[in-house]
Amino acid sequence: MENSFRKCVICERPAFSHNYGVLSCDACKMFFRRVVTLNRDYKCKKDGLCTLKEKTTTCKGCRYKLCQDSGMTFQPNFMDLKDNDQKMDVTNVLGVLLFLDARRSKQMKTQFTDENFSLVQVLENRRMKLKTRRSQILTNHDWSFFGIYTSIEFFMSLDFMADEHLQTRDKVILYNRNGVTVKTFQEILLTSFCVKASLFASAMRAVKEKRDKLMTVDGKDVYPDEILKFKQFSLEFLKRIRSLLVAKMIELRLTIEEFVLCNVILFCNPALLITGAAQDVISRQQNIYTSALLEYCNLVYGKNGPSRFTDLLSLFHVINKNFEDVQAMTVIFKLCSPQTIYRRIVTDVI
Amino acid sequence: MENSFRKCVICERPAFSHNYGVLSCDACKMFFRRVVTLNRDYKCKKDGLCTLKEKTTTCKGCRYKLCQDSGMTFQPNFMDLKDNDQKMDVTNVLGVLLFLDARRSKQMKTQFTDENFSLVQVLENRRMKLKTRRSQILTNHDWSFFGIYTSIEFFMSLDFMADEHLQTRDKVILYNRNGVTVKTFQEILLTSFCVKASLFASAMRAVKEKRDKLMTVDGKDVYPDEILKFKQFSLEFLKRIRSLLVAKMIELRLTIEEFVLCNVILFCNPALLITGAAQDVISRQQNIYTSALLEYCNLVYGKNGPSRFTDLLSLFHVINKNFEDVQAMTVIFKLCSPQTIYRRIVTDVI
DNA sequence: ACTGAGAACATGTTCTGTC
DNA sequence: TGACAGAACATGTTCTCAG
Ligand SMILES: [Zn+2]
Ligand SMILES: [Zn+2]
Ligand SMILES: [Zn+2]
Ligand SMILES: [Zn+2]
Repeated sequence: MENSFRKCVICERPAFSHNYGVLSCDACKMFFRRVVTLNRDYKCKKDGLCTLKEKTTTCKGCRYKLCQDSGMTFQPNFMDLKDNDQKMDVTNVLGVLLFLDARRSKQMKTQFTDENFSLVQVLENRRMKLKTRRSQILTNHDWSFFGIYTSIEFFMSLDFMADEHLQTRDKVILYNRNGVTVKTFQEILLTSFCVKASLFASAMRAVKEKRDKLMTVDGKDVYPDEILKFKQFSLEFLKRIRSLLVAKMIELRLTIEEFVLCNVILFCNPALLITGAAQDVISRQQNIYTSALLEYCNLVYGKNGPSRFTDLLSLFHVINKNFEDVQAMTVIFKLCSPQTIYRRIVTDVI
Repeated sequence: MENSFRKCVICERPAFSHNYGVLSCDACKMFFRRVVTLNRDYKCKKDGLCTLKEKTTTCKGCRYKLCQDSGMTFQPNFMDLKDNDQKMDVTNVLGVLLFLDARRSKQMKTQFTDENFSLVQVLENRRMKLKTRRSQILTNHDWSFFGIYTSIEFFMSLDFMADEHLQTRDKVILYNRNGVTVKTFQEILLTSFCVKASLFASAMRAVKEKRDKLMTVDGKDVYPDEILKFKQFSLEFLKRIRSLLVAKMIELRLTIEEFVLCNVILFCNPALLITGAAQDVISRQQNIYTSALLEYCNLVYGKNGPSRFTDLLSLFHVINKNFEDVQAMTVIFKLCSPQTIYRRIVTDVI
């Protein structure tokens, strides 16, 4: 059998077949597969200077590099999976989300609006008229307003948001600096998440464009120039806001499908709605999205699906952490620049 | 470090400490532990003639034998565990069961009765008066009667059997050869399981006495001599009845705690009671026992607990299978020996 | 019948807690 | 604090199934 004379190009063990494109032994096959599906990030401690023996035994970083260099390649991908019932279920949930996300991205990329509705107006299904962006230069405040508005449109387009139970008013009286307000459930959900959503979308844009930090669509720093002059913010703090979430998403290799699902799972936060029918609606909806995400992980990552799923959950903390930082910065900024004028919808949600 | 020069007495790898009583490497430690806790039964294919290298690498049978021969020893044991809340919970459930089982064993070993109550009389809490067995010789029919009766006493002594819901009569009308009867729920449970219980107890007696087949307490074959003459029963079939269940229990190394729990889990079969309060009682009780068994497995077998638990469940089929064989034999025997007279309680449950 | 992806299973190594 | 039981994790081997 000439087979038994073939050697793994990575470690020289006997190789019986090609795996992930390379003549290799089963051990190396599984090693490579695990590094990828478990999203491991092994680093050589000797900066790649391990001996050949170390490279194939003790040093995972070097071994993985050998796998890559020998041409091994494999990236689990949802679209490439063969059709079956589970995939169809997930696809059905994903379809509308991916569409809405694409629409939002396109709006951010090419449009803007001069209108200035309040959140309540938007909830009454009035939409700001968008126009194609020509050569005008947008300020940082414009960008953050538009990011927030397009995210609100995103969520308002979800079917379940039209449910009458979400249009009723909460019994709980909330105080803000404008006095006492009674919000509808829709309003509660949107005000509590749309800034995060905008942040998350902005981070996803960075990931797609292979940047490691947040930027405006037109490639400027996310901070208005004034902020950089403030002594209150350490460079460290500002840098963290720019890169914390993006770094985590890169580390996770977050896919677009995972992104849109995480987005709506976070939006549908039943804890915000004390009880009753509205909470049921949101709870059920969150459940649908959560199940879809787990199913997605199982389909794409096989038996490592649950592990992937919990990795994704860890993203949620990071989003909240990053949001808190932004929030802190915003509060201080408003104190220091009281003259700044915001669009009505921004005031409504901050 | 002299440590680093010490070798595993089993495989000669470096050994850093004693494990299960023997200076050995971690690999051999884990190998031995797994064979025991997962109850593996590896056999050498070359009848122990493997080379030394094979013995410590490819041949699990030889490797395990080396472990044993070098003196490795470890048997997970419930009693030896240190006290904690879980152990207390399980102990509480086990206490009464172990007591009742011990009582039953003692009765079988030393007593007998000449009385002849019907099942209904026993359900009315009348107990046959037992007397110490002197020199009298019991027939096979005596033994099976007494096995059944002591098992009925076992179950009648369980607290929940006094629940009033179990004393009511089933709406479902059952037909047997005596005509139409309406049984109480107690009666349904007992008739459907007491023969199996007696069989199971008899098998456990064999295991304890390190026999590989069923026998009467006084060491006779379980079959009346007449049966051996019947052409209807192949020797194969008779042998299977004698050893199927016992063999499985030996293979599993069934502990006495597992035995008593399996016994009551099988007895509390909610499927027999169509619906209603009686079913609830039994269901809840079965749940208590099942939880206790799983907890027991987790305590004794650690992370292999669930695996042990499913192994035990597989025992249930075997009990039923063995019972069916017994049943078939009994039916044919009765046809061929219509003159045989049974005690009333035996007639009631067969 | 062969190939290769992936699951399932077996084995080996390292960490953790306890006595 | 060393020694070791056991869990947790990493790696390696074999099985299964579809193309
Ligand atoms: Zn290899
Ligand atoms: Zn290296
Ligand atoms: Zn060893
Ligand atoms: Zn052998």
